[in-house]
Amino acid sequence: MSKNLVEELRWRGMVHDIMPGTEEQLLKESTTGYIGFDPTSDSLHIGSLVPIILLVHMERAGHRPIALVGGATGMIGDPSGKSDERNLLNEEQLAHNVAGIRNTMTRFLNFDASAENAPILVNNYDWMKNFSFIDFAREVGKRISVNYMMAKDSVKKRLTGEAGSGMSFTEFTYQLIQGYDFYHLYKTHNCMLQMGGSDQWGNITTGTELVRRMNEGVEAKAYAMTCPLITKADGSKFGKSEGGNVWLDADKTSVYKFYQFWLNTTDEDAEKYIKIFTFLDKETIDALIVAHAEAPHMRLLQKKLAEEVTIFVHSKESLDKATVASNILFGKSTAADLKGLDEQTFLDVFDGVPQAEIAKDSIANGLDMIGALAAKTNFLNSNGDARRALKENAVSVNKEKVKDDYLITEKDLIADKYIVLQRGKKNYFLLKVQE
RNA sequence: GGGGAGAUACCAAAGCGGCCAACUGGGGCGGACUGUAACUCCGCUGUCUUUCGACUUCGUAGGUUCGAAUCCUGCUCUCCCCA
Repeated sequence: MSKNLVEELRWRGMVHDIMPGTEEQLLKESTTGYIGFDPTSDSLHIGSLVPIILLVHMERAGHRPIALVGGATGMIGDPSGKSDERNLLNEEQLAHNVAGIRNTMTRFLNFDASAENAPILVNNYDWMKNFSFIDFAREVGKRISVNYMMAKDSVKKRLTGEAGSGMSFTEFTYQLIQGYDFYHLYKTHNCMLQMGGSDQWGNITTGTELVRRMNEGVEAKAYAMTCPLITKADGSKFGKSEGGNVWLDADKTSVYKFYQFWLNTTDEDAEKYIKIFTFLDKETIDALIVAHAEAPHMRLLQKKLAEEVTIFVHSKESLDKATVASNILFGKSTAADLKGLDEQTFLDVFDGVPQAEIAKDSIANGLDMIGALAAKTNFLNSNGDARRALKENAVSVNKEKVKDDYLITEKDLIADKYIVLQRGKKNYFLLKVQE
């Protein structure tokens, strides 16, 4: 192998736990490895980005990555890291989610490529759906003891202590089913490695164990590697912004917000994230870190991180639009800049900003600010709130600060129908004038 | 089953007959500063009203009083101690 995958992942801080012999195996020959994705939603959010990137690293290092969508395991529910029993998804919802994830996944891995190590996409529902309970119990269940399964953290936590709320038989079987996936892929694709987040270590080792025991008489090899769960320096949960999850699909999280999410990374986290979430090489990153330390206010790390990840997940064109939007919203833009935009660009910039419609009549004689902010639009909670904001000198119309006696008229219209209101720097509202 | 403590705004927590729309802290929002940051400083944080002021709020339903978050009674809920 020309490239040492483990070494590459190690300097990036992406190796949490690794089974002995894994590195040797990866150096010896092109190896097939897989990661499972949970179809709990119809789209992937940035929490799934790390496993996706792991698969891409595999491919780049000359190994064959398999992305497994958990159509079957999703029907059971992974107890790892959950303190309560989960609700089951119905089949229809699950099929919808599997399709959505498959769709997102193809943006990062080319499953139609013809190369020797081209990525493969599988769904464990395909081989689990016709597996009868009795067959499963005899072929798989017999190989693993309950004692072994009970020793897993994900199970122990639920059985003991105050945090535990018990566990159904359904969730207890989860690790066996995921373990069987590994065996199935070993058998059909000679897959010898499973990767995942560190919370998956227990499930993965059940898999490696199962691969060994299912192959009586033959020396079967299966390896495991996990990456650390992504954390933030301030202890809050990674991957959430005020609006909730940050998704990989532009219609769920606009490219602008996606870009902003990365741009707002703290210095400390940026150093860590740029290694994990970009494919820049060590020299480039080290140089960036040095440059950033010299001039932290330039935020070279955050900018590069945001650019790279946005291009990887979306595209160069999307990134350009996001930076244009960012400059308008945060740069020293003026009413003239706003009015210079064509309608489409304007709408892209203000994508996701709260909107309200008002009749054209109401601005004919000038619309007072309280009406624009609260009485007619509900941007702010109450008239008093609007009055307060005005008193605090916090309100802008089309990027220009206004006083409480300002009247909105037709001359404020952008593209003949929009007015941009702001409270403070970050709270934007879009007023749309209806004919 | 017995005994005790409590329920106040987004959260925590004062107030214990009029000076209470309710001390204070946190959070949130805004302003100054700044790197679209951190830190720091300042302001705001029930509704309506330009101000004055009016109205609705202190678990819930009643009552006492000129006047109640504050006193009394019923109810609901929470916590603690003993069985």
